[in-house]
Amino acid sequence: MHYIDVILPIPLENRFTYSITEAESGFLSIGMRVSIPFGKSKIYTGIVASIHQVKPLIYEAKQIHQILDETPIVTEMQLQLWQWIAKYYMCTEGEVMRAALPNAFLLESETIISKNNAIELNETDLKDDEYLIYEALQRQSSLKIQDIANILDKKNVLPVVKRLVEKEAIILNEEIYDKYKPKYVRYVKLTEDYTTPESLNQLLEALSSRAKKQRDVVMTLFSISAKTKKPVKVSDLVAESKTTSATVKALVDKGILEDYHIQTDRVVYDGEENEASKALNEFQTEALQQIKTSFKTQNVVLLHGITSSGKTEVYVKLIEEVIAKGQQVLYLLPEIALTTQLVTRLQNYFGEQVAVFHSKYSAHERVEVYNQVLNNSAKAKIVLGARSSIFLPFKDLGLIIVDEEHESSFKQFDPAPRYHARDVSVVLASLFKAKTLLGSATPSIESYFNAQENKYGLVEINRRYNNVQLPDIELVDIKDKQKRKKMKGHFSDRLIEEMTEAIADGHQIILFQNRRGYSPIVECNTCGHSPQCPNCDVSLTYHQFRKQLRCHYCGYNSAMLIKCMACGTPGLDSKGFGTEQIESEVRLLFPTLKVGRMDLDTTRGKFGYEKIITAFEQQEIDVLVGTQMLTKGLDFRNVKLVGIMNADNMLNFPDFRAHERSFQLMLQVSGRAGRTNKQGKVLIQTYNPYHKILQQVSINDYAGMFKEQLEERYNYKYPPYYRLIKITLKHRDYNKVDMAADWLAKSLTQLFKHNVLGPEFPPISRIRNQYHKNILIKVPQGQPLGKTKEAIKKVNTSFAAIGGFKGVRVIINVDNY
DNA sequence: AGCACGCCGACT
DNA sequence: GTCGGCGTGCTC
Repeated sequence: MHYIDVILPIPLENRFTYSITEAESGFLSIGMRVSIPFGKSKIYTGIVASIHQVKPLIYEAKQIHQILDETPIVTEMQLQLWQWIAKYYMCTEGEVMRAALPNAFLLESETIISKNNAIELNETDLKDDEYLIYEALQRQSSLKIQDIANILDKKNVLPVVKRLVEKEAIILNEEIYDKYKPKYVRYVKLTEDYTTPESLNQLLEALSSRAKKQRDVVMTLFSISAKTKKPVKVSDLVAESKTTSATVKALVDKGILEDYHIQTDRVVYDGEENEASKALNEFQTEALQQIKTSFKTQNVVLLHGITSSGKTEVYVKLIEEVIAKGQQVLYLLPEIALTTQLVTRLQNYFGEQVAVFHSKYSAHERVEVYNQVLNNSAKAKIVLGARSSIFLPFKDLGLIIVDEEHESSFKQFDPAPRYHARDVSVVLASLFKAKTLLGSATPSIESYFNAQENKYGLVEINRRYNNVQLPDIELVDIKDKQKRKKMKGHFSDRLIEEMTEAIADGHQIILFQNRRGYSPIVECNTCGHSPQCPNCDVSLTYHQFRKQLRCHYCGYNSAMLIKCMACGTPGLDSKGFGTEQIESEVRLLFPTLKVGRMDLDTTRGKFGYEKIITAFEQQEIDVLVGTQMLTKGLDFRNVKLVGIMNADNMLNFPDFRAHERSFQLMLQVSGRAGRTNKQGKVLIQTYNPYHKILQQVSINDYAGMFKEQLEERYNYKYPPYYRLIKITLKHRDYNKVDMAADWLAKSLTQLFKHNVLGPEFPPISRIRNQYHKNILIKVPQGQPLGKTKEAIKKVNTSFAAIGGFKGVRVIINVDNY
């Protein structure tokens, strides 16, 4: 007997064993998809992880349902990576599988209900709701569960369906359908009969007397195929000959033309021929040389190049060398940076060898890129993608570039696997014996530390491209300005002066405020009451644009209040400010300027970012107000001034990384100023200009920041000296989470002593009606990570067995960067 | 995660 | 008295 172990896309620890026939065992190989029955009625897609002949001892293995692939769609390398991720990030292989495969690969069954024609049924035996369904089936051949729910207008319809099955009125089928449908394009050609010149002449003559239009179409078909020497698309033919598809159809019906379909890719690059990559300047050349030298002894190199130093050109040279060897390159970027200029830039160099992969792509588009990578196709030699592209089925990977390496968005937070794409990249590259290049203007403390410790190579570029000067950064003390009445709204006199000057010179301005909406708190003037979210433990943010109060955690919203809910007095005040308020203040201060806003609210929709970015590039917008979105890899030529409206709220954020993050954020935004010839200007408004981070930002002192932060990390036992594992417990019932967390923390403390912090309610203890409580485990350098995780798992298992804590969700987040 | 089986309140 | 709520336990 033959068996296979499959991985299923569900959060269960085990692989599942199914039996297969002799014939199937000859056909199947590791990495293929199979559909398998699971539980009483479900059919799932599983990945074959091993094939063997070991009969399971304690249960009877079920037969598989179907083989879904002819060749593996998952490589053995991927399976290894999945296993590593599951182990390292403490989740199941199934969860990794779910994240790794395009959704269209994961077929699930759907119950299809149809009438049982074999049985003559007495309709009076049926109850009202049963009859409704039975009657609907007289008219329609089949129904889905959802349809039935609609007919009966209730959500739990399974009992009714069950009764009907018992009465043999209906039959159930599990239907699986392929979600991926290849896209076909229709082409036409002349039929065989008219391939000789004589027959063709006869045809044209015949047509010119009776059907002029059709003759034109045939003539056009000639001219197009003569010009392009390629198959002719129906759509092109119709457009070119200025007819309708009806004329073409008539010709097809007559047997003169023949149509056929060719499968095409949805994602096509239709740009110009490749342009040669730019020559590097001396600093870039030097850096490139150093990287190559470093790669001889190191697998990972950190490229620390200040903003606008031209890191991309260096990457391009490296990529050229790797693809010349026929190998694949993975270029990772934060999601937002992907929607913009960089993609175009790389496509200009590498043309259709570049494939892009990110979450805004449709399921179909993702399958196509996945398959191209799997086939090591020439169309996907370079994959430009967001964090999830580490899951693509690379065949021969030569290099991974992680650009903007410090970005926290490389860490996935919510569904498991909670992986960090940068760290997984290093593992992925090592599986291929490939190299990893991390790039950033403001490297993360971890990576820079690794470079200092000689775990990574380190290469630095300290000059901006074309020798443009770094922007001049000025700190503005708004406490002092307020005292002297030099503030207009949230604008200091200095900021207004600089804005006036920049505009006078025809330059553009970016204003940065790390908070969206109009104001984060609304407060009653009389009683001090402020409206709270009913589902979360936060104040509602006022959004002026929609005249709404909104919760940024659960999406709850209500109309803006006219009077206080508690005391009924009109007159509500707002505290704090967000991008909307800045936008409207700019309008008041500079009525002639065109103001744009870029935050989550204005960039919804597929082309949200592009619209705003293009408008700003085309200089249709003078002042762009935005949140951190502005920092990611945007390159605006004409920006002279950047204003950071308030540096304090990010500095005071309760997180050990707040200072590092603020430094990175401010330097990145500053980098948007003066990217060509003229020196840019950055104004940072703060209540505390003597804050050391602000001082370091103002003189671009990365080394100083690094040294100081590292010391703090050492003193307070944080990464890179200690590893962190954060455990979050969630439940609707406050007391239940409280007790559960206490129990878990106590058990963990027995193992890890003082390295367990908490349990502690986070600053926002309730989100979407779920109470949260956190436990933080610090793992010192000498302590083996694998053992630690095993111990945590064990504790977690005993925890799950306690009846009183049923329903409490435990979320484990490894390397909570 | 689903989904079935099983035990207690609001309706015919 | 049933219908249907969701609390527990299993899935090769």
